[in-house]
Amino acid sequence: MNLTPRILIIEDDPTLLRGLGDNFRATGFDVSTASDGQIGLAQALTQPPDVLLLDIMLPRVNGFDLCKQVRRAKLDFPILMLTAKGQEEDIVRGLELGADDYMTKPFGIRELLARVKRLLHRRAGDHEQTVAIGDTVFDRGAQTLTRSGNIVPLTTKEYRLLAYFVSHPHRALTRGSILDAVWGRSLIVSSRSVDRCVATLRGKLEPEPAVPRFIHTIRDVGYRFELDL
Amino acid sequence: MNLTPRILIIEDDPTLLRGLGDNFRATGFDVSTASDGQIGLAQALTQPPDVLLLDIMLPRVNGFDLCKQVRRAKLDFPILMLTAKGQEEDIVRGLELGADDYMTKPFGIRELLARVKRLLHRRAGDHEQTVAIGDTVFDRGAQTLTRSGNIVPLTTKEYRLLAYFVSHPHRALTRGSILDAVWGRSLIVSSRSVDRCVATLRGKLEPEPAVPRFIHTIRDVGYRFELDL
DNA sequence: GAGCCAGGTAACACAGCGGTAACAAGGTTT
DNA sequence: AAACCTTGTTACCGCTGTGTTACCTGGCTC
Repeated sequence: MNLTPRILIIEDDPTLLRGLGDNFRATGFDVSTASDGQIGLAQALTQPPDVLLLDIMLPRVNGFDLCKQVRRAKLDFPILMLTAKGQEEDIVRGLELGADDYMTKPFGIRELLARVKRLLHRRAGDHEQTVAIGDTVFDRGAQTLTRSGNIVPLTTKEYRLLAYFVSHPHRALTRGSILDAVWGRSLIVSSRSVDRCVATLRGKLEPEPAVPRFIHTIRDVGYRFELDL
Repeated sequence: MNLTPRILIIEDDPTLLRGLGDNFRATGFDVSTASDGQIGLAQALTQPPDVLLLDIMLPRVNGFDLCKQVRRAKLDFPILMLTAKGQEEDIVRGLELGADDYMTKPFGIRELLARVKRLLHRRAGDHEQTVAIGDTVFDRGAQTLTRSGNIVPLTTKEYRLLAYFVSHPHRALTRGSILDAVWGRSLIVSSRSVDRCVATLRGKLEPEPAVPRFIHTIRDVGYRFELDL
């Protein structure tokens, strides 16, 4: 991770925006802000931050559209959405459009900071040859999993799926984005195939596949991969 | 690898020869040169270098014959051939005669240096004369496998294939990279030939070829060599 | 509590990968 | 010249990886 991660905060309530900015600056972030969807979108596209904090209710361009546009531009920094209380369908919709996590207002600043930092933990082992997942080792070069000495080979699909998970930890990953990343957009494959592949991968990775520790499912959306525990 | 690798350059154009020599010397090579095929051959045989840079068009003994003689003398330092532009059949012929790589004139000195270093790196782990694979011993010098007393000779291709496996254990090796390393960058060989050679090698190496212990196949990708078990 | 729906998963189907034997083409040895 | 060795190619076929379908389960809504 960079020494000073860049965060872009798009929020139209000036009081909240100031408070958030101060807090993140104090924590060592390089903070950019926007109080308007259109300006915020331009900033996000031209100077992609390391993480984006995004309100949904915004003037001119709302958070959903902004999110969609960012993802369409193939930018994959993590996005944390701020939703009003009780708008559960907003959460699902936001995650579907490419957000990675959410917080419902009102929220505690400490928890928000924790979540943002967790999202930044991504890419930990992106170029490492080998990644530790619990007590098993994922070896990219060998295309295998190793737990307590014995080697479990991964099929190509399982390998690519896990590689995608590993490079996007702690994030909500939709079936669509998984299909894009692992299967490639070219082939028309049912999204149930993702579930199928996740099942076999769980069988090899999870100590207790019925109670997943690493690959969590998010109903109506997709999956989330957690590393440390 | 040696601290100062020795390179022998055989090239009849004096300007080019001087330029090459200067460049390799500046990069830390111990450089010998010859501008004549017969003299060059004598040098290559009596003082084998770590790598040979070889022009094809040469007085008295041409590059092809020189290459052939070197290999017939069981010398296996890497040979990089310099061919005139557009002589595709020269390339094929050279690789068949035992060259490892080629460059077509005119070429960039940087790329040439990179390729020579790659060739040297290939031989990097080849210093141990003998390697234990399970309960069989791979003897590089004798080019044999020995298990429980009886000696099995390896053909040249099998030898180079196993040498490549041994120096890249626990890694997923694609057919492409295997072709590069073992066959040279010959474009005329089908990747199925790799499978064929793996099969014969398994027959000699694996105690039970049907259930490979050392050479594992990775579907859609290639092979993975495991040493200890 | 009944009904609904998303996801786990077992069963099945099949394309195509890879093992393997047979063949071909040089090259080398006797 | 003939026999042999090495090595690349081809063809056949079994098997595995993968996608789909179907059924089941568990949690949610009303």
